[in-house]
Amino acid sequence: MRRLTKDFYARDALTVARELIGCLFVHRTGEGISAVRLVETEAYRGPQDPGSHGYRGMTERTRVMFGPPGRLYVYFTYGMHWCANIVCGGEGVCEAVLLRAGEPVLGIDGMKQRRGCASPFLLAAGPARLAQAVGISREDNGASLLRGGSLWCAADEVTPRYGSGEIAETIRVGLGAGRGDDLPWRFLVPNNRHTSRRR
DNA sequence: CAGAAGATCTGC
DNA sequence: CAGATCTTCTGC
Repeated sequence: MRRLTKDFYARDALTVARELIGCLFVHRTGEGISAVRLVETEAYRGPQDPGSHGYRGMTERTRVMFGPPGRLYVYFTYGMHWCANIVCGGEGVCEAVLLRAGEPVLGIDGMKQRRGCASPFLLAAGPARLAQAVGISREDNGASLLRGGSLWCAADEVTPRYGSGEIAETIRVGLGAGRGDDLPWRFLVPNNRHTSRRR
């Protein structure tokens, strides 16, 4: 298992979002290690993206997204949910990848506990579910995914099986009209049961 | 300073 | 399908 480095994240969010599919997202806490295999991501691209929180420039909330790549941008929404993004691009560039869904791999008992839910297909199928499953919230905003931290992404021998030209690209979820809702910046593993918005 | 919308999820 | 629930931003 190979921890992804700063060079990986220091590219545009579209590339990173695509290449994160099949990678592991890992969080080590006092309770143990939790990990999901990412099966769905979305790219958000700052000033060129009306759907991005950073579209109108830096604010207190979006400060982390304008900083160096390889950090976590965590935001709160709908009065009760936390969602996790990975900051991409160069320093000063507002780009990020929203972690939308994953397949539980490690620490599944802890995920069930945190989520208050038993079905493996509802543990991390959605950005707020994923964040809750791996124990991400306010205090993780700005945390580094780079060497030494307790939070990271990794590639392993299984990762390539999720990519290799079979990744689907669709429009993003949950954006209002005119807010970049027509851009194909969502990446997912087709027919994977752990993605969000299945039907 | 007030109002509205929000990168969502759950239960009815 | 509507309610939960509160932060952030915008406009007045």
